[in-house]
Amino acid sequence: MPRRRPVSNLLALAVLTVVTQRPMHPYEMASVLRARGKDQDMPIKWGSLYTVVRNLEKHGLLEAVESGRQGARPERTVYRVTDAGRREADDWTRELLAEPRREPSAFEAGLSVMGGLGPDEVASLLRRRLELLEERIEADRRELEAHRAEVPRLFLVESEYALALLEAQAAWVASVLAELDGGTFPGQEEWRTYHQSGEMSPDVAALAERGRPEEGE
Amino acid sequence: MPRRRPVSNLLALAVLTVVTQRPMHPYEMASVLRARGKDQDMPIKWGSLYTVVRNLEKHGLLEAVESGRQGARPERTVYRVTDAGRREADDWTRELLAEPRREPSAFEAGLSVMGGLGPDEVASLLRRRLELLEERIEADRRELEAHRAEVPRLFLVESEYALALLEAQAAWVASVLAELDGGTFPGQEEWRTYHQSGEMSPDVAALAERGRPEEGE
DNA sequence: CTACGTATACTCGCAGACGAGTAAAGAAAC
DNA sequence: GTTTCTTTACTCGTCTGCGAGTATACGTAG
Repeated sequence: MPRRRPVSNLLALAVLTVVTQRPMHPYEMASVLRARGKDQDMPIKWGSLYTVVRNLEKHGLLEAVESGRQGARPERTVYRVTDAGRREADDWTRELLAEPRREPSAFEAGLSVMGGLGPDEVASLLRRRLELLEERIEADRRELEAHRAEVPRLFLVESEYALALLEAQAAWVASVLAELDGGTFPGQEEWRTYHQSGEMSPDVAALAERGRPEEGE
Repeated sequence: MPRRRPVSNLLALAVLTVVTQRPMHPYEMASVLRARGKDQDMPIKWGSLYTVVRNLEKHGLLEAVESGRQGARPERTVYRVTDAGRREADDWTRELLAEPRREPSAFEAGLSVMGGLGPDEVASLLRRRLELLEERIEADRRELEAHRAEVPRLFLVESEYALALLEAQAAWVASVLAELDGGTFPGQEEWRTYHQSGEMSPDVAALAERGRPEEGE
């Protein structure tokens, strides 16, 4: 069970891991994280950085070590990770690795409401998606190969995973697209009919209603 | 480019599509959406429902039609979708289907910080994940087959996609796990060494630093 | 008929997210 | 040497997310 984290924003985990290597002030954390491309691996919004750091401090996961100005520089606070902070980071990492979580993507949301459009339009949208996916896969693959020479595998694993999932997505989209194009998608004609005659008819809606009844959750 | 939505919460899209079928009051929207299992396809928090509906109304995507009490019931407001609302929903759906978006999962975040743990612990965490994934895949597959008889394909497509991605994830985890177990993961020994001797050494950190340099974005 | 559970239908308040803005210092151009 | 640009380093205010709480009606077991 995903225990409530004192600071739930994933940016906090990134901060903890980076500040574990050496004490830093917030802006430096941001630079290092950006240099490592961590903002590709997590949904990081830099506007949240200072809030997150402050909350980490409030919960005793970070502590300020050297606050004050050097030369004429604006004041800045250097933070160090505490023992509790290190424990939190490790525990959080364990949870993220071991426990699969259902996190529906935006695409899934799109699929679940695609009935509102007609089958032909959906096909053309998916075709577009497939093109874009293939471009990105190609680019990512190149980039990954380029890095493989210089960077230890350990730091490429997330990119490999992301790439594998993109490929799976592309394969799936291609397969549905083939059904739509070939006219072998079950119920495709009814779908088209109902869509052309104004919005979804109530009886079809009623079918959807029973989409997912009681789950043994 | 993902245009700014007047109400960006995906719950708003769900509300728009459901209220397109017939006017409803908010609690009914929730019931219908829940009955259709839409909360599985999107990250829906019911606490946000009334806020979202209010915002949709504010932006002219919904309008109140019948407010007032029936019998001794508490007052409730029935909403109808406007033309703008219908357009917004269609446009949003198109965007979600056609434009792939990078949305890093929590697992990706976990992978990107797994260096903080040792290779042996990571292996055992991944083993655990794989077990859980396989259970869930089995359960989802069963459920999907059960529904296939009663429910049109159109309404199962998101579940099929989710299942396909789970399978891809399981396959990937299994492959990395095999490398770790077989000791063929490149750099595994260095990783172990560095991890045992306290935290990551600066030179390894420096390597990570160059993880993802300038991207031609 | 009355007590209690359960479904209905919301309200509220606070924490957090994050875009946009700010301001100083150093580099660079002229 | 002064204008301008970029980088460093944050602050602020708003909006929204959402968990927890509330209140009423309806069913039903005793």
